Amino acid sequence: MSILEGLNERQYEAASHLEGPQLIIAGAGSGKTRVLTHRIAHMIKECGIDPFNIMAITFTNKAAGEMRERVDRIVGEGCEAVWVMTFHATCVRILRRHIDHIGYDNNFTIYDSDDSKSVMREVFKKLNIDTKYLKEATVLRAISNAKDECLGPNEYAENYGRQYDKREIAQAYELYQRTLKDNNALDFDDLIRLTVALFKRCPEVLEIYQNRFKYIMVDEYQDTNDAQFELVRLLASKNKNLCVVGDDDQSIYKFRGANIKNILNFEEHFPGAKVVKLEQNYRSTQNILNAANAVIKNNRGRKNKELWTDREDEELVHFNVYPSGRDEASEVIDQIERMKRRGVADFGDFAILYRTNAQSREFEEQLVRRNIPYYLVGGVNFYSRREIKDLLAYLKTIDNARDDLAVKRIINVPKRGIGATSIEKVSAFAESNGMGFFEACALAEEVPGLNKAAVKVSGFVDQIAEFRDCLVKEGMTAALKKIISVTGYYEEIKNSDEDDAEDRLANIDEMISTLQQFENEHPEGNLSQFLEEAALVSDLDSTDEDSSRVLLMTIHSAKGLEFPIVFLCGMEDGVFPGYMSINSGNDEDIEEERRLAYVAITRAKDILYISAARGRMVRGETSYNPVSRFVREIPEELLSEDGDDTKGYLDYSRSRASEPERYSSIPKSVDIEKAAASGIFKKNAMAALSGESKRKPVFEKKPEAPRQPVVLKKAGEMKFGKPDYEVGDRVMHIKFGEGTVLAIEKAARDYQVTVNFDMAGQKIMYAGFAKLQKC
DNA sequence: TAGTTGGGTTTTTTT
DNA sequence: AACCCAACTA
Repeated sequence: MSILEGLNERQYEAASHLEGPQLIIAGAGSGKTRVLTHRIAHMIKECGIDPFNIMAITFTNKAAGEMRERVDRIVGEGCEAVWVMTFHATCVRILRRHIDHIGYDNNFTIYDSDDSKSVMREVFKKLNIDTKYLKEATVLRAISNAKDECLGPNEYAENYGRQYDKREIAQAYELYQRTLKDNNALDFDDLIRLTVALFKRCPEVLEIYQNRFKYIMVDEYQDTNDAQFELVRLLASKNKNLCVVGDDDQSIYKFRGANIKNILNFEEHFPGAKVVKLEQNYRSTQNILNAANAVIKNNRGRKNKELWTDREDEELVHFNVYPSGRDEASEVIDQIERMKRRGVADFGDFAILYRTNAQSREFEEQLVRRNIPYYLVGGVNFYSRREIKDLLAYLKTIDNARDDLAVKRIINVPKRGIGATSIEKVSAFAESNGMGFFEACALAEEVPGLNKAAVKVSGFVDQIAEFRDCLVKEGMTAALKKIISVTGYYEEIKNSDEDDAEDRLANIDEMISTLQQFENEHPEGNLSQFLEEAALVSDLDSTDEDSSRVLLMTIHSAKGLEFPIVFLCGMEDGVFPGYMSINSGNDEDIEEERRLAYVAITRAKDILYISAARGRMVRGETSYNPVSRFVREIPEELLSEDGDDTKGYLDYSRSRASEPERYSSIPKSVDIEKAAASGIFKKNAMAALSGESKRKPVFEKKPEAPRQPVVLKKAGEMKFGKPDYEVGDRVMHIKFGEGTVLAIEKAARDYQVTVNFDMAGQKIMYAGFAKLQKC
């Protein structure tokens, strides 16, 4: 058994067990990809299993690519037939063959979230929904959640349609879905949901895949949602050779539908499952692991697990508190520069992690100022940038003009003098004649009321024809170049005064080379294939993470990665855990954040720096928050402080947190005089306000500070008066019904009211917003 | 039709 | 603070 030789005992156990359901609980850094790839290689090379019968499903293209590459390397020839793909790519592949069984056309298009939003905007218009009352994003989120649970419009209406504000959502869902259907389009969630629907409605199709995929593996199983679970369950239900790998402690995607119960209840879903735990960590020092273990053990809903390592290196976890977010950023970068200068590490060894994208700014500013190379992960994906989406829309239109959305996107880009009213007229004409939008454009002369605009529309149609001609005669890249030059797209950006014009031009060049590369690699390929690939790929394979740059990213995007030196920043209650999760009053939300903290800590291989700021600008207001509870959960003997009074502040945060108290979403306001009088603010806040805060901690000894997080704001801006009810009163809410007022607290611009509703439970709301009626 | 201004909102991300 | 959207004005 040579392939499995290098594995440790547990890993070996997991990789060699092939028949029947298996759950591999793989702690952070425990070598799960290694187990998966070696398991596949072992099956093919040593057990004579046909690669044709194996399937491995991942969440990201990156993970799929990595796994494919590693399997290729171990197995060599003969493993091409293995399906190693993302959930979405797998489903597209299946649907392209069989979706006609459930009434779609096999050459459906895939809408990304941008497209979905445009559709929803139209839906809102048609249904006359006031965006002040209900937002597109809210409805889209609701629909996405419904789809994650495999609920179609009808089921949704049945389940929720009678609830107060769900009726409109149900209607919007219905129309949204019909619009997609009319455009022969699927959104990302449909890809999964409709594959499940297909399998359920056509057992003969399901059987094809059950017979083919006798061995199924799923990576990052803790991230699966209900629809994905159902998909996997159906596929595996015949042969039952399902091997899932995951870590319940790293489940951090609840907000996008991941259901942690899928992994927690695996043994009930698949009776007789073998469970293997991988707890040996090959990444971090024991101190870092101890810190991670100490934090995560505060979660209740989890499989017990403790990471350990052979490593001896015993540097403590650094923890520092700085006066402001800006100080935090500059100190962190100082530290990076120092270590680089001393030759301890290269820029590429550092990663700066934070909870929210907004926190990247201060770090970026510092890095730019000091000329340190960095790479900011996140932001806008390549294929969702405006200029790229425009060009893709052109390509879609010349490929087949069936995607109305794409045509509408570019009909006036660059400006051709075709405005919203003209588009509306063409649209109405198309609808009443049962034709596509582009077909209607071609008949511009016959569209009533277009008048002068008809010439412009025809001009656009002619241009598209010209591009099509070029596509046929000279190929895809040539056509793209022609689009860019003939429409004057390049010039328009160049002459614009936007300050990211240069970036956008560079993106266009990048797009040209991407298409050129595709053409080189797929001489037989066509535009449709390229567009499909683009639809399922969010970003270009990032240029191999240029190994000499400091990396900046959210903790979410750091999942699955590791770095020699990690700075975990913004560790304050209200920031991380975020105020949303603190306020929801739902323990599960805090547990999710705690898992996020666990992910963050376990990214560090050698050195971990944790930091917090006493005060920080959040959405234009300075808020003062205590040190994150997650830091307080780390035993002090694991921490070392570099600054003067970090420990004092930590103790102080601890003492303050020992009283049961809730932090408000917008920290409570205090008038500036009172704040100044209470000591902490005097120096701290004044310094922060004047932008001259010193990097040394402000207090020498035990600080005296307000009992609660506090925001400094321009004094005297109370928007709403005190409500007419008091603690203990019975009140009525339009949605939640009757309840008892538990607390009323003064907040930044309003009063914050905690109410225990008879039906809906405890909620926190703003008095001015909730309009509670005393009863 | 197109550019400007003001008001309201604000986690996390993949496909 | 920054961004997006809608309404307003030239």
